[in-house]
Amino acid sequence: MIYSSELIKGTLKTIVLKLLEDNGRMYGYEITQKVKDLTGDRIQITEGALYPTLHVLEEDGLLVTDVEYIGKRVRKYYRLSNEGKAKTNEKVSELRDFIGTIQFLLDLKPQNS
Amino acid sequence: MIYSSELIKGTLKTIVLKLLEDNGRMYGYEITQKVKDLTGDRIQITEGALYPTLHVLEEDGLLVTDVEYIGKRVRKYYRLSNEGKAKTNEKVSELRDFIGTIQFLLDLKPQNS
DNA sequence: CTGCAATACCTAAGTTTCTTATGTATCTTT
DNA sequence: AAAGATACATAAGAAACTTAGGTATTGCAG
Repeated sequence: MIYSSELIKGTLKTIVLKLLEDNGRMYGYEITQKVKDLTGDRIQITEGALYPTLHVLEEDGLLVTDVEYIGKRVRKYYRLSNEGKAKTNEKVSELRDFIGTIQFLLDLKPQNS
Repeated sequence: MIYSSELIKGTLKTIVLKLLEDNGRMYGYEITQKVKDLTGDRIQITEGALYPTLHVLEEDGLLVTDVEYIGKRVRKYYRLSNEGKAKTNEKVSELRDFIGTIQFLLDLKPQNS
């Protein structure tokens, strides 16, 4: 089962930031594969969603890049800036908190009106 | 603290369906207030987001409506159709599952490369 | 040794879905 | 009497995704 894409919306940035926090540095394609692996294929980040997101995070100063060549093939590594590290903590705790709230809503019992 | 709106995206439909499942029938304005109350103001569904969503769910056959008058003021009550009840179960369990996956990602420990 | 799949980057058009702003009207409270 | 709450609704714009491409290199199976 693959989650409907609308669920991923809104969590994509946070997931990317968290992965970079855990792994130090990663390149785009690696991120798509890592998420796929870690979630047993349930979350599949498309490249069309990921690359623009990475570019925005970089523009916002949260990520910095360095390029490496593997043979002739280019690899663009991303890692967190200091600002990005702070933002990651913010976003991760907001998401944790949000999840708690949603679980509360989902666990409510039917009201007998 | 109010959750950034991007987090709500993707969960709005499911939350609305779940509330209707619990409460039998509700009108739009009531839903916005209920969510606000239940979440201690942390999730605020705007009317600009809610009404179009309700209309879409109705068009999709998941909700049925009946109108009541409170004095001269109109109230449009929504409740789940049979199809809507099935869909609600689907969406709720998908969201529960998704939350589990996200929590797993958020709880991963940093990798010492 | 060739062709396909995987690796690796990227962008653009279109769609969905939300935000923001506005409109209308009634009811309640000060 | 005015302001805020209740209650519906829509429309323009923005954001963020999907889908569909494009380019190029590398590895592997037949």
